[in-house]
Amino acid sequence: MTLTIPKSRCHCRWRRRKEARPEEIVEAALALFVEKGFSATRMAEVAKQAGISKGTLYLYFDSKEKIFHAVIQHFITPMIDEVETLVKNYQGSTEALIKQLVHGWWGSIWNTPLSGIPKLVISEAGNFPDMARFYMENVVKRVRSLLEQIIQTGVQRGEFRDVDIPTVTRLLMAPIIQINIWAHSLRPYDDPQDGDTYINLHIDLFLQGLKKHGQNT
Amino acid sequence: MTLTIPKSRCHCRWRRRKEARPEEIVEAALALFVEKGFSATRMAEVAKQAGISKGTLYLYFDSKEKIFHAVIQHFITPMIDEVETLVKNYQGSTEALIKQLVHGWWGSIWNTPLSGIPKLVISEAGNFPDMARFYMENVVKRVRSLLEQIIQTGVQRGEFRDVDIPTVTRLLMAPIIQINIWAHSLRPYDDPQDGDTYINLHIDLFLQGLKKHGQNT
DNA sequence: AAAATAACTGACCGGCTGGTCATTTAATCC
DNA sequence: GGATTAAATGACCAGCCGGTCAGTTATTTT
Repeated sequence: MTLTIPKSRCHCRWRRRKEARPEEIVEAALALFVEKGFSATRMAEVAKQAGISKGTLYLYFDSKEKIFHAVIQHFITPMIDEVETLVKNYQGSTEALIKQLVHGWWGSIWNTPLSGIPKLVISEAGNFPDMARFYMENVVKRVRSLLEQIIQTGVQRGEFRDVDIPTVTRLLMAPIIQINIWAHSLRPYDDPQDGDTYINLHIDLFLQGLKKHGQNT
Repeated sequence: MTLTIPKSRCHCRWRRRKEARPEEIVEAALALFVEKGFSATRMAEVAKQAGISKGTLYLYFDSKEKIFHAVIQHFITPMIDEVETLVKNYQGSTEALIKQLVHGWWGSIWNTPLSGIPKLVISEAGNFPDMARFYMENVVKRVRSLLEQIIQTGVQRGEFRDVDIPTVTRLLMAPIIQINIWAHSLRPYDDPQDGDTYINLHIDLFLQGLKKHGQNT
């Protein structure tokens, strides 16, 4: 009957695609985890979204939690690697670097499912300590360390006031994390609010508060 | 054998205490919801913590979700009522009012289970829309409205720069909410950080950034 | 082309948990 | 102090879900 069916229009019920599966699974999981949260996401749904059966899921990942772990690792780690090299090679004022970093990060996260990860991690941290530890070590502390170095430099150069570096770093990050968390939790019930306005005013206020008095750029 | 047993040392297996139950249940639920999250908290645990059986729980609340709702209503609403009257009667500089409000709120939330409520609400908002709406209307918007009025006044008096009021209000709240969320999610895996230092620096930076240039108090 | 391999499937299972209700027991009434 | 009321109990149930595995099918090997 059917001779020489092209592979792309195969009538098979399914095809073997060992290499492509893990990434497809991880992408499906991210979308669903962000949409419904970790606990509320059913493995059957992840399978369906990834275009496979539930059994196949377990050929590639031992458990739901392992998928969660893989999601973080797959999407976040490469981004941070990238930012680290950017900072290493940067030439210019501290203020400009902070602006560039925040805007760059913002541009590649906001309006993507990745913006849902902070809320996801925070919501599930209590029930999945391994995941929390991994995120803390591989995301939070690396980002924080970068920002601390930058602000430290700014203080040494006399651009900034001599404040407590770890604390001020957290204060730089807090509103940025916060709006992402908000976007994936209470925003549907809130008045609309423009993200760019928020971020720009945050950087403005933050730098204005941090810079030495009377200094303008 | 045992005649005239004092009520306080009654040998009964249990006692009828219709009036006291709801509050005890709501308090037990708050503690557990904050510790483990809503989904991960078992009704049997809530009952045990409240010193009753699971069946009794359902004499006082129709469902788990209703308890959640009652928790918010019971603990948060009275606090906001209080703050509203405080603000209404306030005489003094805008800056001092903001400081007093933040510190007051901080003092009565931080180091209590109430600090866990924001994380709780955010985590469960997606799965419990009614709860999210209730929290938004009865907590977030009321608090925000108060702060907007205050900052508005500061701008009109010439104390503050002429910034976008709704946005700057969110920026005032964000780090405060954020540290509470953090405390109940990733803090166990993070380096220790003093809350007072954080809040004080936030207010300092925020007001410094918001005040008109060259103005000192 | 048939035998061997391994990717894939989906019905099934065990354990768990929100919610129920027939029964028990404290408190009240007469 | 016996009858009545209603607060409280806890064994039980229905249904859901993460995870399994015996069997199926696409692909490769010989």
